[in-house]
Amino acid sequence: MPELPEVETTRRGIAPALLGSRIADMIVRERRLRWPIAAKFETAVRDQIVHGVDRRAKYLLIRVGTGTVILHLGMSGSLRLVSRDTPAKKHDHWDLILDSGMVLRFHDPRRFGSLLWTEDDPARHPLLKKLAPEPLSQEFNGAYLFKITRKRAVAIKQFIMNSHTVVGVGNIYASEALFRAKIAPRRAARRITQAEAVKLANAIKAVLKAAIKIGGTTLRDYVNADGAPGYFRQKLFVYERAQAPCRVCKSPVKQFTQGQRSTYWCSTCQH
DNA sequence: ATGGGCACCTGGCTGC
DNA sequence: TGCAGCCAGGTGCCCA
Repeated sequence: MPELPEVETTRRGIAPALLGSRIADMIVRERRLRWPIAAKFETAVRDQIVHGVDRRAKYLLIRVGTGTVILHLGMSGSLRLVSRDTPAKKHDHWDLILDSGMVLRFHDPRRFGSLLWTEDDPARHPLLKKLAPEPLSQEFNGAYLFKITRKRAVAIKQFIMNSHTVVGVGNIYASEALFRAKIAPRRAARRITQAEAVKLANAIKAVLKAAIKIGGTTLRDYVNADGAPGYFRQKLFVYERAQAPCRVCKSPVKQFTQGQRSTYWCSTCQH
């Protein structure tokens, strides 16, 4: 479900309610997420004060006095802030109950999400330590992208979705960024020119920023912390628009499969 | 190291 | 109505 803009929208939505609050209790209804929720989790977070709500790639980091909650929304996960008396629905797997009376509730039908606890620096956690730069950082730029694409035979779309290249570019925004940069998704990464690397890095930044600005993309069931959808769907050039006329040149948008994921592109605009 | 494919899971939609 | 088949925003892991 969520890509970086949706995760960031969620982070911004939950941070004000969490920061400075005390976690009064935690309720786990289903421990079987991507990795089982540790038995000690409830004890570890109980009575802790939240002093940070951060994001690294698509992981949300909730920092408390004794450690950090590392959570991932997977494909179908979402977080909502609800009042304490809101009944839990199907697939509402856990609640963090704040002493304010608010509840941070995790909903995830497919259970690809995860909830992990670390007492170490989260940046050193095995799942985080090898991640590439953040797409919106200065470290990620055309020169960097050009350099790491040399000698790489994989298709550029799969390359930009690889978390060793850059983090946070999922299936929607990979197609959208390539459209904006006018690069065909099947091009070998090593065939991208220096100028194209600059255009692509900038396109990735631009599309993610634009999506964050209006709350991300809602395709099926994504909602932010208040339960509202994101509006970036109306701004998509190619994603889920197979057969529809390209918004630039009117020729039909094409679809094919790369690495078991659907790719959308315009063969007239992209080369 | 690199690239490719599979696995994890539920639900919604399509077509017979 | 039922059911099979396919598809869906992610990513870690295993294999060649």
